[in-house]
Amino acid sequence: MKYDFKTIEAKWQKRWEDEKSFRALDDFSMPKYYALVEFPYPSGAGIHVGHPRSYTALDIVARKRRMEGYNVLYPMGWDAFGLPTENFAIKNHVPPAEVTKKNVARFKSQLQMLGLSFDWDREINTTDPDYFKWTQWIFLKLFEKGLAYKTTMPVNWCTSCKCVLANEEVVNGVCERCGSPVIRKEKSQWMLAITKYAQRLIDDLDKVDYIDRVKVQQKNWIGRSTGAEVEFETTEGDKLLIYTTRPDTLFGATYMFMSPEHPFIDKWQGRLTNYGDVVAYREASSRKSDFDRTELQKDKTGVRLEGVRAVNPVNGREIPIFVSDYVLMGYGTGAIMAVPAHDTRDWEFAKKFGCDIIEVVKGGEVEKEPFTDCDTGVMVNSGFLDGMSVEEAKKAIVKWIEEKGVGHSKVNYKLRDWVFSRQRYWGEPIPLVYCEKCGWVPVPENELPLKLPEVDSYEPTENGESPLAKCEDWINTTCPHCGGPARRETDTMPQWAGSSWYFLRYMDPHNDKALASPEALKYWGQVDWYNGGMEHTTLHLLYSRFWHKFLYDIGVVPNPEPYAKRTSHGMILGDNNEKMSKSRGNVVNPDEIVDTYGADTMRLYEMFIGDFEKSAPWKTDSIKGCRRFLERVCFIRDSVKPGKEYSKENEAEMHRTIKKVSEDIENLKFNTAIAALMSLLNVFTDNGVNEAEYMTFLQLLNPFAPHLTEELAETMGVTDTLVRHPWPKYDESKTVDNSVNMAVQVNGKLKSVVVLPVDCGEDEAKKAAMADEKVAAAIEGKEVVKVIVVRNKIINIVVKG
RNA sequence: GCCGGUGUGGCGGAAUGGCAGACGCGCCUGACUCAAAAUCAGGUGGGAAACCGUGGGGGUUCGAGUCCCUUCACCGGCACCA
Repeated sequence: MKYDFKTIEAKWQKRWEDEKSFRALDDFSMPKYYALVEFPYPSGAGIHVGHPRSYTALDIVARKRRMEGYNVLYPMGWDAFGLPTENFAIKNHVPPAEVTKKNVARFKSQLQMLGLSFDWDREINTTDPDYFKWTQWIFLKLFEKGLAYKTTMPVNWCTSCKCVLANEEVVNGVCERCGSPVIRKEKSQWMLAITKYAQRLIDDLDKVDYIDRVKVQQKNWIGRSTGAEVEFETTEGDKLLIYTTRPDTLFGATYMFMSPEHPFIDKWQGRLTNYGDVVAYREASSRKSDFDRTELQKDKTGVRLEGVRAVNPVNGREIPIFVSDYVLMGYGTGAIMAVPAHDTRDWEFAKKFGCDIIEVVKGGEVEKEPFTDCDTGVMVNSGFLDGMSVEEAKKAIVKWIEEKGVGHSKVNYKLRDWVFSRQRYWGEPIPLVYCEKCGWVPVPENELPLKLPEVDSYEPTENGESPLAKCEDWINTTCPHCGGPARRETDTMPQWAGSSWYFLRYMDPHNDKALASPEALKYWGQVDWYNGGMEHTTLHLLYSRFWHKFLYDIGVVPNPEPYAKRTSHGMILGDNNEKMSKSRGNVVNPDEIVDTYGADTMRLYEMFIGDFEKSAPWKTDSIKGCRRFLERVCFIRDSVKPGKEYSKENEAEMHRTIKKVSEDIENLKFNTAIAALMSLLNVFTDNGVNEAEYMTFLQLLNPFAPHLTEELAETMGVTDTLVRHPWPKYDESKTVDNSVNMAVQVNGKLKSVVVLPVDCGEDEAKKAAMADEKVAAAIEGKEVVKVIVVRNKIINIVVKG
């Protein structure tokens, strides 16, 4: 049969659509399976060959699960709020909603051309008011529970987007999206208290099956550390609270640091003889961007406070206090003790400013260099701690400070609360109004969704306000509480809002009473398998776990964790091994690939390109191999022989391949699953193939190349689709042949191969090995010390002399 | 600096401690063709061979790409986090 992929693909895509083959059923008595891929941001550029890697992988899983009898939910939607659309709208003077509509249509047709088995009846769009009504509803719940609050603080400000950024959106001091420098700016912002969930976000990683690197990255990001807070008296009488992870080294603290923003500095203004210097230093450091701060990390700067000193609580020693901008006001208490003997930064600073260095853990030469790798050392110069191990000293000192009332043990996290407002138009309006009398008041639930007003200009304002700030008609409203005049919040939510709960909406996408019905939430439960990019690990993935835990706490969802299993795919690179980008000129257009080779070939190549979890360069030349394979699958159709059972010569290979393909799909080894199918086809070419074998082969290949296999199955007399035909089964006992090639080694080096009956005895194997010509030559004149026989694998003859 | 990961033919990549290089690309030879492409058949780590080969050096083992130590290179995450 000739392979006319265009006709075949159009025919089956239409049939699947007409028959709604991939619809998730509302039959809650069936076993369910929820497979999920990250929904895309519909950009103007259309899809990229990277998108189908993830989509095809879980499409294969979803298709296999349907054949295994599950009610499968495999949905798709659009994460459509965001800056690129807004920027396009500004530049071309078109409403963002229109741009979004166009981009979505393009994306959808591109995904449909790949034959992905999404349930399009459940398509969602985060910019749809019927959708973001519920995003706003969740925000109001967060507000109601005190987890959304407005505060003025220094925030990350992207100089190009003219917008604040969350910590997670700042990468190496620049904007994650546009690469422009990020500066600190004092602004009043809505915040979400994700830090309240820090410990649970760490602990519950034990309850889920995520690939390790995801767990590690999330733990790194949350950054839990344990230590103690300790109060140091000062000569001013104020108690200076510090945080340390090494309370055991308290006797070695010979000076202290405060952050330039520490409130005590102004409080001590009258006593500081060099107050002017200190203020000048503070101003200089506030002008530094985050990028500058990290760039300058080698050269520690600081100013000594003249006129106030601190007292080390363990020994009453008076020690100097410095101000330095490497101490962050936002972490710990904004003040630290310096133990120069055992910390590199403190040591360098002590040398520069002439502070004392006192060794408190034995083992290094602290005058020459800091001794930091000292977890296994013994305490010295530390009064009652002397002679203890570091571990013992930590416990003893914490007990001591707690008894004395000068401190307590303390856990800290690097995770910051989530800056949740954006000075942008194309996002969900924050549904709150400000009333002079009542303060911040939520928009009543029955007034949701709070829609975006139509405006003439989407430009952000120079003074850092949202474009909505210009919409006086929209802003001015009445207070839902007292009925007096009030003004709406003009900032919008960040891009990450809509994606923080979208997987719940798929469960019941048209519900207008709730974000989803309790029955649907209970039935679909957790996402069984979620695949997506590593770049979302500390953004979307973390945020959505947080929202989900909150929804669990208020009784909306029945599970504390949204995703039971998380995997991640590698990036597809250009054929020069660099990231695909327009400027590098190495972008591959999926439309052209599908047009030239067909969707099935495209899908197959996406999966065959390499290890799914690693990045791989796209080689358009290599696609031919996948195309040829499908042509040969077609070609061999005409020589299929009758036969309702597997033939003797192919039986073992059939069972082995079913096993291999079944297992490889579960383990993200799509490349080797395809290789196994290619090998089986090679066996068919050599041995011939019968109906039973060919049908099993089509069934196994179907999740990878659904259009062609449907077409060929039809020629075999199948009248329905393969979508719910049972997945082939294998019999472990039939995966072995009755004879086996055993390698024969002499002293671990391969000399020959002998053919023996499967499971043959040791003596027989030894005899056969010794009888082999090449083996005999290799051991001639030597003493055989012993012979190791590994059943069905190898015979190793150990000789001496 | 701390924490992960990866190094295998010309290329993408396979190998529960047991025949290294499956499968595919590319390449070579042959068939078909006036010829080329496509297709089909065969071959393809290096070496004439003995043998040598999984970044380098040690080790454990009858046997190491795989385990341990050490070292180099590249990639990723975190990072004045006290």
